[in-house]
Formats: sequence, structure tokens, C-alpha cells
Amino acid sequence: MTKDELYLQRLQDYYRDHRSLPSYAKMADWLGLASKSAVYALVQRLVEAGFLSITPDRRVAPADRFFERALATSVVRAGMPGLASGDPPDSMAVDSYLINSPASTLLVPVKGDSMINAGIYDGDIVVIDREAHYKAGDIVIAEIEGEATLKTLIKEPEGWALQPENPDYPVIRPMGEWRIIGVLVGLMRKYR
Amino acid sequence: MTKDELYLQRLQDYYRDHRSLPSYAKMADWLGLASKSAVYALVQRLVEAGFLSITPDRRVAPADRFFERALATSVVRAGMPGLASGDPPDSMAVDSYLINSPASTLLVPVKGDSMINAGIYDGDIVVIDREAHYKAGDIVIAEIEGEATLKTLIKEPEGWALQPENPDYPVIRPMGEWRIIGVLVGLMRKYR
DNA sequence: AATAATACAGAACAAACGTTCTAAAAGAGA
DNA sequence: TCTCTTTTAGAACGTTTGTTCTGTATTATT
Repeated sequence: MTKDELYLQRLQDYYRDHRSLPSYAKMADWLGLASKSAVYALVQRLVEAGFLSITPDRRVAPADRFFERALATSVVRAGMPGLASGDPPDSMAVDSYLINSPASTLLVPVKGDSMINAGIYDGDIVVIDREAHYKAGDIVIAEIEGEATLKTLIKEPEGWALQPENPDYPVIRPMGEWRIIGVLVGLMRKYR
Repeated sequence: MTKDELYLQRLQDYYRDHRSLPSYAKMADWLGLASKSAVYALVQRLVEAGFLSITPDRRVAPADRFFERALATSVVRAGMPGLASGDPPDSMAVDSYLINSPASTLLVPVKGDSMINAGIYDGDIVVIDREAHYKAGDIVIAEIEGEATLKTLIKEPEGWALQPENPDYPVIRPMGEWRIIGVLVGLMRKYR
């Protein structure tokens, strides 16, 4: 393990605790360095490598690779290098993985098994983006006469229709008032 | 929607883009306020409410409630997260929903369709608890001769076995070295 | 052991920082 | 309407910031 990797780990620890990275001076303290310029050079190296980024007001922020430890990526194929280490995943990685646009995101618990063939089960929580554009084939949440329902949006000669992913349920061809609340962008499930 | 909720949304948007929160002066610009002191007061309110926190070097950082997302309890009445703390839960944080004990949690991408009848698809990310107790019927990640695999743990007269949830795959009855890495406790999926 | 490259220390400086104060503006409740 | 409370503006301050520079220590390669 190189020295920079060690420094990075220390920064990741700090970030886990405070959800923010400190100033160059405080980084020096935290990392055991005596000068800001050493930290400055270190940060530049880590930015170059894709672990950190500099915000518009010149603060140090995590970049994409900063969170890559969170996923044990090559788990199936290789002899799982990531599994042995005791690194806890940054919980924020979960949030940023599922949520793209916080302000327009809605979490909706799923009721029923009408989408079971799409792998969406009763009790799952679906992540809905209310402002995403939708097209035929997307799974959407629609409100039909006061009732909300999760279905696949399809286009028929007569117009839009809502198709369950379960042969026991009929295709819905809305007659009266209806609207699309949002588009399915993610899903989460809890097992115990 | 109160004004503070709107400000909070703007800050959440900024944080989504930069993974960091700006200085008071830059916040004022970003929020359309003309004075730092207004932002200073705003931040104090949001800290009080549990959405923000102040780091040891006096920077503004997100706190737990910053990551709460709107939860549609009665889907139709789709609202925004409220600032009041006494309200019924109309929002939740996805990370604390999926991850109970970060230190023993692993996030593992799923490869293949051997668990498709359990609603676990290729590309899903499963949440694994390495320290949870397991019993027959649990879905577990096991390491068999260097390979990691996600299967349902079953008990047969001859001992433990690993059952795929897909008729195309055979039940695995491990002969040599093998161990259970952890138990499936959650799942997440991304649609676009 | 000698050499080249990299990492670190320390000092310096203008700009930006967080914080506090007073006063005006906006909003809420009656 | 009037009154009370909250939010915003603006100016002011000592402190800390990011950045650059020069020189020394450390590390790696030969």
C-alpha cells in the first residue's frame, strides 16, 4: 500500500464521519503532515487519479472513485479481493446510487403482485422520478380515478395503455381522468 | 411548502452536483439571498431541524435528515418532505432503510440469473450482512472453491445445500472447502 | 554509493472565510 | 388594521483560506 492510498483512506474515514472534507490545514493535522503545501500536492495527485474533485468555490470534495470501495465489484469472477477487507460501505453510496434528482424523487411502497414478472414484489419500495420523461416500455406510476398503480406504459393504436407484468391481471385502458405521476427509476427491497 | 424547504431543496441539488456544500457567501448567491447573515440564520435553523451539521472546522455538511426522501404513504397524496419533526413519517432515508449495521455490510452486484424466481436479477445490487445468523430458507452468499455465489440455503438429510431459484440451474451440494460469507438482507435495482 | 525524482516543510500574501451586530423588511395572528 | 415575530440586508472584524515559492528531506533507481 502506497502512502497516498493510506492518506486517501484517512480522508475516507473523515468523510464517513463528517460527510465533508476539511481544509488543507486541517487535513495536514489529520494526516500527520506539517505543511499545507504537502497536502496541496497530495490533493492534486488524488484529483488527477479521480478520487477527489475541487468544487467551484475551491473546496475539496469526493469524486467518483472516492466511493468505489463501497462495491465489492469483482465478487463473482475473481477470488473476491474486496470481500476480505473490513471496509464498511459508505452509506451515502446507496443513496447516490438510487437517487439522481432528490427534489423530484418519490418513494412508493408497492402493494400487490401485478408486476411480479418484472421482479417487483409486494412490499418493495420503488423509486419514482416525477420529472423524468417517459416513453412506451417504461414502468410508471399512474393515477387513475384517485387510485395509484404501477404498470408498464405501452402504446396501442387507440392510445396509451397500462400493462401489468402478471398474466392474471388485465391491461388497463384508462377511460376517464388519469395522469402519470412519475417514472420508475429504482427499487429497493428488505429481506429481514 | 415553506421557504426553508425550498432552500433545503436547492442545497440538496447543489450537494448532488458537487458532493459538498459551499460557503455562506456562495450559498447566498445560489439561494438568491443578498446577505451572508440570512444564510447563517438559515443554516442554524436547518441544523436545529437535523438536516445540516457543522464540521469541526466550521463548514456546513449534510446531516442525517438531509438524505431523507419523500415517502408516499397513500400514494395519491404525493407530498414533499415536511420540516416539522412531529409529523407522521412522510419521508425516509434509503441508506438507513437498507443498511442496519454498516460495519458488517457488503454491497455486491449480482451476476447471472440463477435467482431470477426470487426476483433477483442480473445487475441488481444485494445488501449482505456478514454477521447475521442464517438458517435454512435464507438467501446467502457462499464461497465455494474461490467462487462466490448467491443461493438459497437449504437443509438436506446429508447436510447443507445451495439451491438456485431457477429451474435451469442445479442444486449445489458443496464437497470441498466452502463457507457462507453473509446473508442477504436487502436489494436495490436501478432502472435507467 | 551516487543520482534523479518525488514528497515535505516553512514562510508569505491577498482573498475569502465564519461570525456578530444593528436595522430594515416581510410575514403571521388577532 | 395593528402588533409581534421572524427573516433579510448590510457593514464590520479578526481568522483562516487556497495558492505560490524556495529549499530541504525522503524515496526510488541505477
